[in-house]
Amino acid sequence: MHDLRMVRDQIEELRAGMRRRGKLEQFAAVIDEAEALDLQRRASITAVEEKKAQRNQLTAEVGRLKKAKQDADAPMAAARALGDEIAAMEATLGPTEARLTELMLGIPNVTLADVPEGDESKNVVVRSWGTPRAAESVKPHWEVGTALGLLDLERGAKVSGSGFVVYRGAGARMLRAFANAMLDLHTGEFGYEELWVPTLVNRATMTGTGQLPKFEDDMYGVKDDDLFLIPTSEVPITNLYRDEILAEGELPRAFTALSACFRREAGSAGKDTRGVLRVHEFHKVEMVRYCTVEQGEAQLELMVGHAEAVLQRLGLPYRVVLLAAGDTGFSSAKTYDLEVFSPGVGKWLEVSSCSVCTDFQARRANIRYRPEGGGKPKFVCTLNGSGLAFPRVFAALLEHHQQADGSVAVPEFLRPWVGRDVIR
RNA sequence: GGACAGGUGGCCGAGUGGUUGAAGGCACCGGUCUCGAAAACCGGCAUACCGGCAACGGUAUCGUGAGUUCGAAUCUCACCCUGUCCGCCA
Repeated sequence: MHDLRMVRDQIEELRAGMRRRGKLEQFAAVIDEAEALDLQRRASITAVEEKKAQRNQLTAEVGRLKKAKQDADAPMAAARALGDEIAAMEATLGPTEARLTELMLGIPNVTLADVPEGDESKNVVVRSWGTPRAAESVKPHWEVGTALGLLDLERGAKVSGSGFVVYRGAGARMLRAFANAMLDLHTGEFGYEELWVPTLVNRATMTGTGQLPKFEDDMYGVKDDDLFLIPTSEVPITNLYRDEILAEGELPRAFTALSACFRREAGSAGKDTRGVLRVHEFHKVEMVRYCTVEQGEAQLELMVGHAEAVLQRLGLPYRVVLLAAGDTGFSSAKTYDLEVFSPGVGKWLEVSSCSVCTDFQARRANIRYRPEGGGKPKFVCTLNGSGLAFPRVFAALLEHHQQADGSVAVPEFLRPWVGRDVIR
């Protein structure tokens, strides 16, 4: 969520931000309405608070008189009348504030200066690593995976539905290896604190990171309990310190966790649906960082490096893509996607998306820090990134490390947990 | 799921209708003292919003929401959470 002051003092900047996302048309009316409501709200507040101050004086007077055992009927009647006026004024203020909040919660973050304007066609490849393998002679992952008994797509569909996968044997073991290898790397070498978090979270948590109220249809939920299955562990991790004030000395903080992720993928039917490329439930190791807004961009570069390290150790060629404003997520101010080349599909697959959200999420979730040397609390800057998403890494691995006889070489990085050099 | 008990500031902890944003203590910050430190003493120390260039003034906040009242941390109701015991279950 943006600061209301944005609507007040930097409204052109806000409009420009929407324009860069290609969404000015969509949000022009919203911004105008917010601006008007803010004025209206402030006028009402001033008026109501004036009445309240008057009533408080009368009330104090009543107290004094009663204590002195004197007649207090007159101020009591006056206070009662004021109370009715206040109630009437608040009856209109309430809906105004509710509507204003609703509008503000629906406006996406403004991207940083170096984010290209426009839609995804303006995305920029900033660097790449490794050499993509030629597509010839490589079988797609669903063929190799099924042939080697690592994947059971049919039974996944039987048990749960399309978009749900059963991994088995060495395939299941490979996913466990991903978890161990990635978490050990992030905690052991990059200083992340490992967490194990709930996958079912409440409405306030989903609102804190920006999934709600706008994207309720994209999520699985448990209606009876008003709980939601997380689309990423960014959600519980970023909300860990909701409504808290940290010390500046504690920043930056870095967390990593393995979790299941659930996505309806509504509206993306037919896209990348072969094999495990787009599924409703998958696992992922996530990285989340808290820092000051000033540290945000540098922390993003650092975190992208951590995700890249995983790909390098897996020996998978990848490229780093700076997303254009229009392709940048709702809460994000700048996002790098890491894409691995899949020779079987002949496409680059997004295996990580690393974002800096400035204080956008922190303002929603009310996560602050006390500046060194005192002063008013400030909102933290939150970052999140996958490090990495399992299914697509699995797919890329089966294809990229595929050998002529159909077997798959296991990268050194995973061998301690897979327990062998080759899966055949 | 059932029965009790309880939720007050960073922490502990008073407070059961009238200057209580809230005693006291701890922690923390500044100062005095000291060669330095500790101790002692003095002072400071919540957050958000509204108005104001500012100084400052106002409003709200004692789990959350509603209600009673001229007035609620204190009374009523609902919900949430925590603890203990019982039942059930991985």
